[in-house]
Amino acid sequence: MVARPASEVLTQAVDPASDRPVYRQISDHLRAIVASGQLGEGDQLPSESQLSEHYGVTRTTVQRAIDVLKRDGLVESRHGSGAYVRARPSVRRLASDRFARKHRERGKAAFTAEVEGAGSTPSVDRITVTEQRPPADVAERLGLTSRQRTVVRRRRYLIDGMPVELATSYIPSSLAKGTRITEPNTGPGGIYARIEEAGHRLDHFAEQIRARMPLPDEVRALGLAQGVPVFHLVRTAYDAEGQAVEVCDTVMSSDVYVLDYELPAR
Amino acid sequence: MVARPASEVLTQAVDPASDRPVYRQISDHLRAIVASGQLGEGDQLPSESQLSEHYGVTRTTVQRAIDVLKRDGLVESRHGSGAYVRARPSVRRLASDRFARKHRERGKAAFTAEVEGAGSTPSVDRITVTEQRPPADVAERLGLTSRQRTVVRRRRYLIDGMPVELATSYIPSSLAKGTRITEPNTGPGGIYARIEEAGHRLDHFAEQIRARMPLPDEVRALGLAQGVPVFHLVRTAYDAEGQAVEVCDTVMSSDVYVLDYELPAR
DNA sequence: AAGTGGTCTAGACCACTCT
DNA sequence: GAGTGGTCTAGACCACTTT
Repeated sequence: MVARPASEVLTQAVDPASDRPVYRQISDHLRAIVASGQLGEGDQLPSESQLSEHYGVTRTTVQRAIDVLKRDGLVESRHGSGAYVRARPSVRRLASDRFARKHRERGKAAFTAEVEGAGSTPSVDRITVTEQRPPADVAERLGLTSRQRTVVRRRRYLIDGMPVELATSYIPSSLAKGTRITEPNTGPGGIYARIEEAGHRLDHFAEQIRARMPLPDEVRALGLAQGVPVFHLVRTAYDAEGQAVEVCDTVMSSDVYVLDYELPAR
Repeated sequence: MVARPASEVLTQAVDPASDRPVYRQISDHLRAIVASGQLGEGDQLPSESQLSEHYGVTRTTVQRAIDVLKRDGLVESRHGSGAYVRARPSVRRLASDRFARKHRERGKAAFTAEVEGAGSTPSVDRITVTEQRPPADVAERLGLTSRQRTVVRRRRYLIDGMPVELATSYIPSSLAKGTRITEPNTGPGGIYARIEEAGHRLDHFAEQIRARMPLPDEVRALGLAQGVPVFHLVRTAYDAEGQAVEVCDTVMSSDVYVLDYELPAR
């Protein structure tokens, strides 16, 4: 079943006298084996005992070397089975026109329309709707005082059952009250359609992107492998009067997403 | 000098019988101490021996707990000195109009103009200019066959001496030849000014953003701390005829950068 | 049952920093 | 010189997967 026995890729030796620590030499070597294509996505690495014997070091040192590769997202190990070159899931391109009116008018929320278009099955779970005072940075973006309240909508997005994104939207209560924004199901076109029905014609969005390692909660909620950073994207929606009408705070697996933007040279 | 002795923050104990491994319990506890503000940026953690004694585990287990925090970019340790809550450098906002003509016409390259505007000192080093066949993905973006050559310009950007970004530009040789694009110093306004002088009026840019953990080379070149992912941004410049005229591949420390984009709702 | 990785102990020696 | 983290050994026991 395995075309090339994992043990066969081991060729180099380590130099205990080198400045570079032994576990680094081993991780560098394994990394080179992957980079050269001798081991490809999904292939199993030699076992820790094989590596330990080959390099003449203890299993602890081998584990340290493999930890480096896990930390960098190159390898993942399965308890009782082995360590494998991590296979990247197929990526989802997020176009910068994804909130254009032409898409919204089809009556589907942006996520649903896009994912179905790619032949996959979208779903949303863990929907909660509450009303509360927003965090300070959100209040500032919305131009609210710290006393004014917002409708807070949280949800998790999945593609073919795999969680890919956590999102939290904040809409000023004064705007959301009396609309379906306060209900779990916001109706056709999503909250942006409801905001426009409430008399706020959407004009533009500002997106702010950071990348960082996930918090333990995010690792659990998104089922992230080790060594996978997240995008932290905060989008503010503005109406034609220049008034901020929504802030959406999302955390996305960087494994699954590529963000695309188009900029005019003007 | 230290307002609160590091040892004073230790309150919890570990439960060896728990499902959650001891090193996880310790890292969770330390993480909570930081999140609660009991330890702030730059503060020193209790030493490994103090932690080892307090939790009743070996130093190896304590190190494992601290490794988790380093991996997540929360803590960094200094050999011979101690482990500290990592201080984030001030961020640089990258506006989506940074390549607008109005900026270009001031005669300064985008990076220089922006950083000086923020009161810092920009610099560029490790400039190399070569001519070679581009990687397949770049060739595709530029609409070149695999035989056609490009001028390849590499450089590293620094702010106040701190490296922040590695960039590689690919310009079709047919366009670059006979211009200052082939010289290390491209003259006022940078390569985009030279491209326009060569008769290609810039129309728009497409940017594609990924996030991932850095390669060992990138860690060295950017002086990255553990647990800091990078942005990998590929920008393609198009002229008024819709022809791609340049591809710029950049790797940026996610510690230093926030990417800002503005999208019309259309 | 055999093999795999996950966790932990109890040391050792070293390089580096601080004062 | 005392204290700090960095590396490594040589085990042990366990949970999980595979056949």
